Amino acid sequence: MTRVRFAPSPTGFLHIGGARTYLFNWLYARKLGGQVVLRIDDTDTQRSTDASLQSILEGMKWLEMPWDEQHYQSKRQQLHADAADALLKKGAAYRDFTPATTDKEKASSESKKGAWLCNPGMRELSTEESDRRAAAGEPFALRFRGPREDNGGVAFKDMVYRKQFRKYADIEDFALLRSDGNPTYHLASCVDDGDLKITDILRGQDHLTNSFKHIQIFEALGYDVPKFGHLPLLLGPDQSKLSKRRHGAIVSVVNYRDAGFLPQAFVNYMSLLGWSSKDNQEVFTVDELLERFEPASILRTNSIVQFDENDEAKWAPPKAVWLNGQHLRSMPVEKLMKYVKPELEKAGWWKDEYDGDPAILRTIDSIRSRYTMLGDFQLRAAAFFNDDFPTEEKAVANLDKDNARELLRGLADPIEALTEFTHETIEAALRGYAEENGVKAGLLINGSRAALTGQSVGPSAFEVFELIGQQKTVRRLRAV
RNA sequence: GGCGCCAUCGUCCAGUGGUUUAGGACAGGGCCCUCUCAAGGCUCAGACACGGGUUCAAAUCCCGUUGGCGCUACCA
Repeated sequence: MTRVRFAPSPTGFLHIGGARTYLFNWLYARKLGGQVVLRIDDTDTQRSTDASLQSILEGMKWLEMPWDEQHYQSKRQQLHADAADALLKKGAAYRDFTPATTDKEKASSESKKGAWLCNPGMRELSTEESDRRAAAGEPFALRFRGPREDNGGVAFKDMVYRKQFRKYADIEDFALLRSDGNPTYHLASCVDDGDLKITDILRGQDHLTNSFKHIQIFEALGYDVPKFGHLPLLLGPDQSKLSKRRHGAIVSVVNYRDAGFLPQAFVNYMSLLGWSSKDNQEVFTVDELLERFEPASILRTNSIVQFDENDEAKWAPPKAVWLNGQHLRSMPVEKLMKYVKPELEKAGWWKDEYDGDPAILRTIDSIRSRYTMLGDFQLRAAAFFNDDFPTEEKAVANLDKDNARELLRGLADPIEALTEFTHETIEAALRGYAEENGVKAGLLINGSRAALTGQSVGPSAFEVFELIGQQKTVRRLRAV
């Protein structure tokens, strides 16, 4: 049974990079009929916050790609401690009593001199001395004892990056336990992956070099080594790895939700970053994605998410916006209502009887043809749900053109006289009336759109008449 | 510094030795459609980082250079 996991750490919100990793994991597992595990990697108690956790859960929920199990790493600490113990007893790990270097500058300048492998003297400490110093309460970090006499290395086949190899001489004695006794990411992650029977690990390419260490841990602990697949990184427009710190809230998944993206459009956009269908198709429903997704065609090149931090109105990646329009217009309208309803509620226009009302569905179906974001439903649809709606400048201009107002008031009569109120009868009535008065139909068409919706743009005017209804249409024409 | 990954239009992708005057999508320009605006259709502009090989033939294979990215923490 294929089991994958997504293991975010709650040290910030869920960003596009993480969401894309989750998407690929999800597609991969679902395609194989496997299971998806969500594990919150909260071992870094210093930096983990509840707000981050909520943001992650919220973002994940919005994506509509459900997971099967949820775990918290902080609740599995006994497991990690036992594993550390076992490794120490086996001799696969040793205590390092060197005080921690908190000075980042120093650490990085030291590593600039060459490859750092271990702190001098520590790996050779006798068991007796090590035990004695530990018993005396001296703080220590537990380090993995990498093979040093062996000039071989660790090899694995990456699903994306193919054959990978790293010499033991290039793998340092990484820490398993911090001096405060907490497990590091490496230890906790591997122990949990092993214990949770994770079979396939798809994660960011920034972990590629970690995988060599992890394989060593899996093997030392006697777990089956999972299959690895590393995904190319998502970069910001500045070409640096997408991160909460550098790029801020703009890369947060909930930011896209709040901007009026449809989850399936957002998912579609993410799927196109580092993967593509062989036939160049770009617009996919989630089902189609599930059908077409092929781990073998995951790219190895990093891709840039084209957002614009300097443009408050148009910050979102243009292609994501375009995709949203595509999904907004092509999704079954009944399904779309799930997302439109909250918009109408926020605007204060929603009524309970709207639920399943075919007239409402028709209205939404019509007006969505001009919308791209969900927010458009509350920003631009007032006239369809309320008698009180603003009239924009360009619409006023249409009404003020020639003697449009007067003519529109007169148009109310033939409209009112219609016994059948359809696109065809309305059009005939309007065009006939225009001819009678010796004006171009366009004057009345644009004028009535302005009168009925307060807007100069939108669906076909005759369709608007129908949607608004005969009574209201007459009323609005007379009030112009 | 060391180790590794990557390198096709502004961006996202196609392309796995000849079918390529390098294809599609987004964004941009133009035209058409048209009652407006979208959508849609057509169209223009726009790229194989560089240098060496290998080969009858290279965007495609090899080497080097350059560039970008990542890792190099008792962060994940």
